[in-house]
Amino acid sequence: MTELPKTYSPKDVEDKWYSFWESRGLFRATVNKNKTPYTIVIPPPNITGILTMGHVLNNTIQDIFIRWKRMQGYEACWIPGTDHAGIATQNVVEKSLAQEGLNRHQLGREKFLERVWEWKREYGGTIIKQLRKLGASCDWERERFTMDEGLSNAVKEVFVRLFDKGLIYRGKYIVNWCTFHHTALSDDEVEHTETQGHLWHIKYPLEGSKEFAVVATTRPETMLGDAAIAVNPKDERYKKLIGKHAILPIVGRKLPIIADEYVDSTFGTGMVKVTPAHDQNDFLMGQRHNLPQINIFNEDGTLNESVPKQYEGMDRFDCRKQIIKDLEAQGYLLKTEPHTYNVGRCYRCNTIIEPYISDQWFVKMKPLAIPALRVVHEGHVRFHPERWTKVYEHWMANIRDWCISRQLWWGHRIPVYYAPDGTYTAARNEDEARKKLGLDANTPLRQDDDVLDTWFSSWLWPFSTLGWPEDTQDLRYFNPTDTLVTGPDIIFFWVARMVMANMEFMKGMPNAQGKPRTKNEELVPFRDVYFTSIIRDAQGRKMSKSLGNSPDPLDVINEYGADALRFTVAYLSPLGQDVLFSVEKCELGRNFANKIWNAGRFLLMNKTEICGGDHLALEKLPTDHLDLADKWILSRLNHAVRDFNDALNNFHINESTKVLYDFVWHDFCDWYVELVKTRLYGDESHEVKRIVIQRALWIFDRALRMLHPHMPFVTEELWQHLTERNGQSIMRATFPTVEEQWIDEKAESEMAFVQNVINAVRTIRGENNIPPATEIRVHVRPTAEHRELIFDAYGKYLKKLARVGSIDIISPTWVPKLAASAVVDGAEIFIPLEGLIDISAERTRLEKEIARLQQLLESIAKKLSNPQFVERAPKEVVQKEREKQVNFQTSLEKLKKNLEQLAA
RNA sequence: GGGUGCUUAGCUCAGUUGGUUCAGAGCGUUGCCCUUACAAGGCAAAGGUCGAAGGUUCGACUCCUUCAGCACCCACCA
Repeated sequence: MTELPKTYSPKDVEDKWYSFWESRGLFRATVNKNKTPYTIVIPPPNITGILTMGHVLNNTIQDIFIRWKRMQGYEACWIPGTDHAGIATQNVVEKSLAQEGLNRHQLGREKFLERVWEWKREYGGTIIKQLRKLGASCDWERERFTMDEGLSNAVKEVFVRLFDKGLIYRGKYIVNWCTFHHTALSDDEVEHTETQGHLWHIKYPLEGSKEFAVVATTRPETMLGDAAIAVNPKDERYKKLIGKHAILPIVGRKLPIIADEYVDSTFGTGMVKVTPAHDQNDFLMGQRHNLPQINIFNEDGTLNESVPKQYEGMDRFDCRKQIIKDLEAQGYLLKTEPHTYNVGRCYRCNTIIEPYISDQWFVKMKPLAIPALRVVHEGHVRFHPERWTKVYEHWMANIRDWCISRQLWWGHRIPVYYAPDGTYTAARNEDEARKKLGLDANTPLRQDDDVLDTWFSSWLWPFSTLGWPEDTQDLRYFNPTDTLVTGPDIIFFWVARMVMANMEFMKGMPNAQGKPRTKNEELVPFRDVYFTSIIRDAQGRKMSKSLGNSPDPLDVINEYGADALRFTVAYLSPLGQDVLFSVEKCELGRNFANKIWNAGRFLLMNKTEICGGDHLALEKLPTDHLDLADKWILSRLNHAVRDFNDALNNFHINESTKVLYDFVWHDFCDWYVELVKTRLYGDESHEVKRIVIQRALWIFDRALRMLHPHMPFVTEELWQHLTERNGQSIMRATFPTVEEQWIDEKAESEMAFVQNVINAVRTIRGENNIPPATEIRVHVRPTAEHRELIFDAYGKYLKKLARVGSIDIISPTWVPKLAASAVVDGAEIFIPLEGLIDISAERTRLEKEIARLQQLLESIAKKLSNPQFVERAPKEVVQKEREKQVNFQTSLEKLKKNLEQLAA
């Protein structure tokens, strides 16, 4: 075996191991009755997407869970896939068409869709390939696409069932219209941004009077579609006007003055122009009062033929300017004031949304929401952090119908068929449609032109990917899935709807036992939802393409390594907080990977040295010749395993990284390896050395296993080097379990004492600038409790770790002349080195320590002299305070004496 | 208008059931070291009293109230 390089080089190993895992089918998950399933469905990224830092975080966390559970013996199944992303994808392809001087209408629907599929084949897999670079252990054979045949069937099936149940309906409604995409959007797809605009006050002449009605508006161009003026029925000022008419300026149309509770008499003039075709609230008012809906726009936001000629064909915002000019010229504009209001914009293209009346398809949500609300309330689906439960419940309780039709071409075409006479039905195919409509086989049918909202396929993801509506073994075994890892920004779009869909469509499907599902806990799509942090840049801004502040994860992987990136983002991600990320932060992960690497390198070198080419069996812990360091590290290891599992069980990902970091770096590398050296380089027999290195390897092996879910590549590479397992992978090694017999509080406290003594000596050395090359002599006066510990075996630790030449145990009365000193758990340490010690620095140090102890003692005294405390606080707490008091007091006295000695 | 989260060392942030050797980490800073795993390293040091004001409690960074600042979500008044 060749020697490992001094620095870990991720590039040289990552691809090698990924293909090793993949080619050996180690990511595969199959129905296995002997194992408990653990399932995650990936939030399917858009096929247009490339890997972002958000994906990195999200998928790293999923992979951590999957690898951890897999090693724990679960049948861990991670289902990957992509989303067809209607608007986004159509956009991309239309843009590339535009470069050829074409648009989709010139191409026609069929040709255009061919182009999209072509594009998908060529570029659609990018993100999936990139996930491999990250180390994601998805079961790639299960990869799905939301427009796969199977998933398309599921979509149709769901649509038809909901339609037949009366939960899908068609209606002329006012919707959020994107004038760029020429499509309706659901309410959730509209983003509101606060905008500085104006409030224009316009005079509408009253019929048969010299008076005016004054209305205020932020969108004056919509007056062309006004159908009425409304006032509040309780408003005394305007009561007499109700039922009269006003004249719409410029147009000259007669507008009735109506009364409606909706009007807030305290806002503006208390009079509202009513535009039923172009305002959500006016639309509702219009329905209540039977007002005409005057649509003044074309689909692209230009003015249509229903407006006076001079405005026809104008863009809506040009028209606004012109209207204002004209109103002013004709004396109708009373005043203009600045006004801040919220403007809805398309979440894809940022175009200002126009409320617009059109024929759309809707899902009635209330009946679906009720069970979905209950199941979260009952705790069958748990959110982490928990606070999202409230957000979810609020949305569910106030749910509105879902506009599911989109005027696009790319997507699942709505499975509704129209007969020549205009009657229609939803069906899985034309034959079924004809049957349902009672038509003969030759009657031509027309399918609805619109496609479904992208989310209409994603909400089926946890079961459509497993074969639904077929009753498959996969579906029985892997659904309900276990953990969903996603961003809180799509809690409504996706998470909530998946709960509704699973509840509705898995009802009655066979469970793992083959019995029809009825219980809520077997109808949920997943049991836990982990909401990831939102990744921001170092300034706290969202990562975005336009800001150019989003690092390319592949560059980061290239520079720092996938493990470094994974570990860093996991380390930075507390539950429920945003993460400020910058590339340089990956140094943390890179340095840690390198530290692990070098620990392995050290062990490997010594293994070769001591054991030659012998293969070491690492199945069993070698328990011969255990010393304090061994007992201590075994105890620490088992604590670490427990803490790690606790952290992940509670979804505290960052906590789990800290457990790893502390154990590996601070316990194992900083202390254990150094302690082991004292034996490897000491005068132990060869046999003992062999056992010592073997045991160190065994412990390191457990550490690697624990590290593997977070850092799969470096752990695999080292594992293969160190343990010579031909063809096996650490991926499928057993995850360490807590072995209570190794938890050893005594060893931990003894080791803590040794560490404290060493630290005390090191501090003195540091403070007095004693060069490392200078060996020093140390006198120790231990307490009875630690006498043996110091005297017996552990002098060797001090010698090596604090660079001590010799250690003398001194009698209770002996006082060194000129010495630095410290007190550790009552034990006194003296370093008598005339000429080496800076006396005034040493005095300062002692005085500081004395002051610290005095402060502690003061607060303890205050407590203990408080009768309330002594009476009411638990006995153990009081007892602990008393013990501390004694300890601090004796330490204090010793230090004082030493200080005096130094002064003399 | 309703809601949520945040405010802890120079910077970025941890701190899960209230008990001062738990006020921590990483980075940065300072000093000494290329000590035969690691300078992407080792050893040590300096820096915070935990946004403000009250309250509960024997005791609060940790619970409650109010306030201030920051961020976000939902609804939306023309």
